[in-house]
Amino acid sequence: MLDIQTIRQDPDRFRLAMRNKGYRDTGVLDRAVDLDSERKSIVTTVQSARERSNEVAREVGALFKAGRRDEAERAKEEAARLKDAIRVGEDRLREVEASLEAAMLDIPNVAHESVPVGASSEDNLMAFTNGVIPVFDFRPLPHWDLLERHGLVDFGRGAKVAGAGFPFYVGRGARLQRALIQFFLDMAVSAAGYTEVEPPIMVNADSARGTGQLPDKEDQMYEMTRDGLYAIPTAEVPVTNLHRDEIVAEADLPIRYCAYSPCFRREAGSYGKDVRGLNRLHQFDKVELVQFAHPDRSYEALESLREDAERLLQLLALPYRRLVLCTGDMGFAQSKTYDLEVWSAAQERWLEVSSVSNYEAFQARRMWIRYRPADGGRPEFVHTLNGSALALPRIVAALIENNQREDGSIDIPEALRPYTRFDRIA
RNA sequence: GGAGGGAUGCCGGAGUGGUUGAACGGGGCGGUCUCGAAAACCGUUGUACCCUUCGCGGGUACCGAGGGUUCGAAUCCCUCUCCCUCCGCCA
Repeated sequence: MLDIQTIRQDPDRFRLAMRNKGYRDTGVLDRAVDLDSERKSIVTTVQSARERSNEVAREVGALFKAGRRDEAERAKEEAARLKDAIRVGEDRLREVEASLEAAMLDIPNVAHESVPVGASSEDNLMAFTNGVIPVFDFRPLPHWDLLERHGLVDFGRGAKVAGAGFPFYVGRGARLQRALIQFFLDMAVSAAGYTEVEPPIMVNADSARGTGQLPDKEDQMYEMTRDGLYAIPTAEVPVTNLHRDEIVAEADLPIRYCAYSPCFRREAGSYGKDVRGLNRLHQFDKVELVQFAHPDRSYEALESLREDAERLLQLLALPYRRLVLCTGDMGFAQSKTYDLEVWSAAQERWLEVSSVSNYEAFQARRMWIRYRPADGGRPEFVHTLNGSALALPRIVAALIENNQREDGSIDIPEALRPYTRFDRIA
């Protein structure tokens, strides 16, 4: 959510920002500005009625005490009239505020000035490439063939038990998952100093709204209607909401958490696209990094978070590239997003394994997460950031495709061996 | 699932219808004192929104959430949420 005060001062700037993000219809901006001024005029009216009403109530009390019953009764009549006026005003105010809120929730975040303006993924900025793309003197197998050959993942039984996109990881496949999770968490905690949390994997509607899943991406979440809960699509949701409705001390910033969680995504509308093997699942594992940063230092935090994620790819010796998403390809709530993509040797394409974003105050304003300035001034909104470090399935896909040998065996990267306790899968 | 007890400011904790944004204590901040510190003493200490000649200022709301009673509610009534205790069930 953006600040209506700021929008009112310069609507054109926000109109342009919306268009850059690919929204043709910017009418919601004008609606918000109109509703805001209507809201203010109603508030003014209602408040002065209440002020008078408070006066009258005191008068009535005094008159009764003084035994002047007739005058008191007359004053009560005025009180009744005021009460009606207040009620009418409040009803109207409630409607206007609800409409304003709805409008504000529909306005996307503004992209940072360093973000390239563009219409689609074609216009993303390729910022950095690292590592060497492996060359084979045999035809490398796609990961789904390798997984099957070694019995690492059972897609068929997963489909029977839950549905397509809910695999069983088996034996060394399961062990590899656990090793990666442990490795990622250890790096975040020991090397980078994040505080580890294990979050709820279901959240209520307030939390889903706080990070921007609602109302924008409702179709992508599994919903437990009976209990009003949503299965989390990422640990970002519960972990960012951890400080919802709180005021933290400035000295505590940046606050940094890492969390492992399974993630659940309906992937509605993406059937038939990239669905083979581990490319796209309904349930997958991920370690997420979340930061709450001082507004003046959130872009430093973004770079450090990005580096924390990239370091893992380097340690796993996976060739990867870094993109700066253009305005048209980035999400509704983000100000700036880096995507990290690893090379998949058999599929011969780049797979997104991490998305690192600064949301500035967009989420914080929805969640009322503020900090108290050290000088004791009024509370200000923090900036929130998050990034995957990392999403497992595509890491596993790239890892086994890139590290396969002609005999079908798979080498485990050095850094991971202390966790897997095996060097290769043969 | 059943029975009972709670929810007040940064914290503890008063307050059962009329200037109570809220006693008292603690903490924090500022000051006096001190070479410095402690102690003591004095002062101060929430958030949001509206109006403003933007300067100080004025106002409204908020005592878990929402509704109701009343001229007037932290205080009475209803609903909900959360927490605690006991019983049941259970990983």
